[in-house]
Amino acid sequence: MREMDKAFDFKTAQGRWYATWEAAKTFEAKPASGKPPFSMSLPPPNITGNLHMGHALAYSLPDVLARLKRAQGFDVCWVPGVDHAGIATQIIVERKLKEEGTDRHQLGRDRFLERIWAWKDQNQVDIENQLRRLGASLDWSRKRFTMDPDLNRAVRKVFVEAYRQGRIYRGPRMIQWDPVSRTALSDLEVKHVERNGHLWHINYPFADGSGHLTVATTRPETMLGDTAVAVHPEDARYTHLIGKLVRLPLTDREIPVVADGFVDQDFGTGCVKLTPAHDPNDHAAGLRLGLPAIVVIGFDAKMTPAAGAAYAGLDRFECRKKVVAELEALGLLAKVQTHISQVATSDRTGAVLEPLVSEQWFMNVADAAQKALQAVRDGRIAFTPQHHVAVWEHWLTNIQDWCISRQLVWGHRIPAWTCAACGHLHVELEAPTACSECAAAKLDQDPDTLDTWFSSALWPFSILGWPDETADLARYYPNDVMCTSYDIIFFWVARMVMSGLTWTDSIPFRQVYFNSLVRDASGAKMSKSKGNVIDPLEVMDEFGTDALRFTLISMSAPGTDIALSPAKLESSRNFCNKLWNAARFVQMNLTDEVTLSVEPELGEAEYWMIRRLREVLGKVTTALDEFRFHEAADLLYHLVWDDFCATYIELAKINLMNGTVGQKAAILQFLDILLLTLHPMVPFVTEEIHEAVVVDRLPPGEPRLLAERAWPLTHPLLAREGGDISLVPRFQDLLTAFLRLKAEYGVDPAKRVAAACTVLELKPFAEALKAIARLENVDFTATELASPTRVVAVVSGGTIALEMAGLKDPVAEQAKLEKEREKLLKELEPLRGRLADESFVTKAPAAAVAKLRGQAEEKEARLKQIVALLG
RNA sequence: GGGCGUAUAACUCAGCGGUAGAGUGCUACCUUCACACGGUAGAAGUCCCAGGUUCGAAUCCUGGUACGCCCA
Repeated sequence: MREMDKAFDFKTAQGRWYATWEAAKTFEAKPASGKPPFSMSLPPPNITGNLHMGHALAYSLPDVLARLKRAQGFDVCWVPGVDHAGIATQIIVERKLKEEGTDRHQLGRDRFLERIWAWKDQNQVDIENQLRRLGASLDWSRKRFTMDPDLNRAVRKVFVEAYRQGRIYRGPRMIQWDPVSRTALSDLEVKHVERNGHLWHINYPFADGSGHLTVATTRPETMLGDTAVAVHPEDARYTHLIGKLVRLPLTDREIPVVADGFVDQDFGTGCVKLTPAHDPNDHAAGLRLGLPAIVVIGFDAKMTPAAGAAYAGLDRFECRKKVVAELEALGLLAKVQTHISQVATSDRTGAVLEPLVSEQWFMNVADAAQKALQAVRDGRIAFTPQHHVAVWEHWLTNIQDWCISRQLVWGHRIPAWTCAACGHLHVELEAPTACSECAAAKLDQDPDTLDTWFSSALWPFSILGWPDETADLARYYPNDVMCTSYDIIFFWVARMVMSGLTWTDSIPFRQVYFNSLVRDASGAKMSKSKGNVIDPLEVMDEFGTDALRFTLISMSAPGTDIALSPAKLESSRNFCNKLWNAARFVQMNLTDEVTLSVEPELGEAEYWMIRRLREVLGKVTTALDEFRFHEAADLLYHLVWDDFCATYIELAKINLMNGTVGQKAAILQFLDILLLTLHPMVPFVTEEIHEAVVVDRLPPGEPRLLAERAWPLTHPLLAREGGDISLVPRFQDLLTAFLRLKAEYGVDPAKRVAAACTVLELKPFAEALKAIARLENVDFTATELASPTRVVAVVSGGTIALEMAGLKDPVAEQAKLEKEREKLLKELEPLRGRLADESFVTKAPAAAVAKLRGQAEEKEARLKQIVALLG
C-alpha cells in the first residue's frame, strides 16, 4: 500500500490516469455489451486553436454525464472529433505564409492545401491531447475530422440530393461580402457593431433648376451608384415631388424621385438615396421599382470605373472622404450630424462588410425549418434551459435561404462541374468524365468550398457512418444528449436538427443542454484584446484539472453566465485536498483485514451517515439527470466537507483509530461510496485515492479502476436503517454550545475543563464530545446544573454547564443569559403572532403550521429553561 | 425597434410561495496526533424600486429602473 502525501499531487495523477483509462479502453463504446446505449457527439473544437475556457466548460459537463451513465450501466458512446474551421484556418495559414514572404496565389491551390493539411495534422494532435488533459472520457477509436473522406462523402451526398430536390440552387443575389478574406458570408456570420459615424445631409438639385431636396446618408460614397431618391408615398412633405428628376451631384446622371413604403419618414430628412447595388434594402426596393443597379464598389472594396474616372481605384473609405470634401466645396453638404450606426462586420475578420450582388450557391431551408420547429414544439427535442426556445422559434420562423458557398480553398469543394464547351452544369457525387449534353471531356469544377457549418450540420450522423446504414448509426443515433454553448444555437444546433430531420428522417438528439458562457471574475467576456483571458491549461497546472472541473460544474446554474474567479478555483482545489486528506486519514488507520468484503458494524453515527449518503446520492442522481450540475456539485461539497469530514469522521475517530475491523469497514465503505459518487466530477483525485486506499480491498471480480465501477445509488449498505439518527444533529448542537460557551467566557480552547449536561440521550457520544470540545469529563446528570462555580447555557432538550472554578463572573453570566432571553423573545414574537393568526392556522397547509409550531415549542422550552436559570 | 436574461451579505453566486443561504473575504482565537489548501467562534443583507395576488412574496403577476446578450 502506497503512503499518501500530505497534499494531493494533481500534477502526476492527471497524466497517469488518462493514459491508464485509455489503455484499458474504459471509454470505448461496447456495442456487444448488451447494455442500453447512451450516446453523445462532442462539439468538434476548431483545429485553429488551443482549448479555451469555453471548451473546458462545454466538455466537462458532458463528461460528467458520460461517466455517470457509464457507471449506471449504459454503453456510452461519446464520439470526439475536430472541425476544419474553413475561414479561421485559412486565415491563420495565410498569415504564416505572409511571414514567410509568400502567399497562397504564389503557392497555388494544391500546394496551399498541402500546407494547411500539414498544419492541421499537428494542431489536431495538440487539441486532442488537451481534451485528454481535461479528462474527457471520449471514445478515441471513433474519432473524426470534418474533412475525413467518409464525412466528405456525406457532404457530397447531401449536396447532390438537395440540388436534385431543388433545395440547393445557384444564382446572383445580394450577399454580405468580406473584402479581407474575399469571400461571401452567410447572414449569421455578420456581426452588427455600433460605430461612431456621421449622418451626412446632401442636397440633390432638381434637374429643372427649381431648387433641391436633401437626402441623409451614412455612406456618401455609395451616392455614385445612386439610381433614385425615395420618399414615403404618404409623406405630405414630398408627395408632390414624386416623379421629378434630380441631378446626381458629382456625376452627370439624372435620377428620379420615387415612392416606396420602406422609407422611414422620421429618419434624417425622410428622403433616402437608393443604391440598389450596395445596400440590401435599396436592392430590394430597386427590384420592386425596376431600378437599374450600378456597381461602384468591387470585390476588393475599391471603387470601380463605373463610379467615375475621378474615383475609380480608390478605397471605399478614401472615396468617402473625397466625396464629402467635394460636396462641401460645391456647397451641397447641408449638414453633418454625428451618428451611431450599426456597421455590418465579419464575425471572423472584423472587416467592414460590403453588400454585393454575386453568383453564389444557396440552400432553401424553409421546409427543414418547419420540421425543426415542430420537433421542439412537440417535445421530441427538449431544451435546457427552456428559455432558448423563444429565440429558436423567432429565428426559424424568419429564416432566410442560406448562402453556402465560400470563396475559400480550405473546405469541402462544391461537387459541381461546368462543361467548358457547352456550359452545362453537372452536380454529381463523383467528377464526371464527360459532359452529358455535348460529350466534351473538359469540365471545370466550381472553385468554391462550402460553409464550414455545412459539414458540421451533418455531424451527429456523419460521424456514425451515414449515408451507410452502419451498426453504429443504428445503435447510437439519434444521440441522447447534445451539450453545447447557446451562442451557436443557430450556426450549429438548428442546422443539425434541420439536417437530421431532412436527411435521416430523425431528430439528431433527444435533449439539448446549453451551457453558460465563461466570463472573467468581473463578468466581462474574455477576449485577447482585453487581456482577461484565463487559460484553462494554466489553471490545470496551477489548481489541478479536478479543481477546474469542479469550479465550472458548481457554477453551471442554467441560464446564467459564469464569472470565473481565482477564489473559486482555490476553493475547489481545497475541496479536492479535503477529500484527499480525509481518505489519507482513513488509510492511515486501516489494517490489512479491513476490506469492502467485511460486514460493516453500524452504530448511531453510521446509520446517520448512511441516511445522509442515501439522501444526497438520490438528489445528486436526479439533479444530474435534469442537468442541474451546480446543485449536484453543491450537495457533494457539503456531503464531503460537513457530513463526512466535520461530523462523521469526528464522531468515528475513536473507532477509526481503536475500533473493530467491522467498525473500520463501515468507514471504508463510506469513503468508497463517496469516491464513486464524486468520480464523474473530479475523476483524477478520486481515481488516485481509489488506488491508494480501495483497490487492494475490493471484493473479487470488482473492476480495479474506479472509472469502471458502478454508480452506488443501489449500494446495499445505503438501504440499511437503524439507530436514532436524530441524535447526531443534536450532538452537533451540543458540541457547538460547549464550544460557544468556552469562547464566550474566554476559556482557552485547549484548556480541558470539567463539564456537565442534562441531555441524557447523548451520553453515548460522551467520548467524542470530550475529545472534540476538549473537556476534562462530562457529567451526564438529570440534576440541576446551576451552581456558583459553573456557567450554564441552554440547548435543545436540556442544559449544559462548564466548571469555571474561581473564574466565574456572575454579573457577566447574568447579562449573557438575559441577552439570550431577549433574543429568544424576539425570535418568538413573529412565531407566536402567526400561530395566533386564525387565517394562517386554518388556511395554511397543516405541515407548514406544524413546522412552525415545532419551532415555537422548541424556543418556548429554551426560554423556560433560561427563565429558570435566571431565577 | 423587437426578444431573452440578470438584479440577494464587501465580492462571486445559489435559492424561486412557509419568513435568508454557500464559497471567498472580514474580525477574534487555535499549529489539537487527516488537512493552515486546516479548525472554532463571530460580524455582515429595506433579497433593485413601486403596486397587486395570497393567511403568507426574495420567490407569482403588473409597471418602472439599471446592466448584459441576441435579433433587426
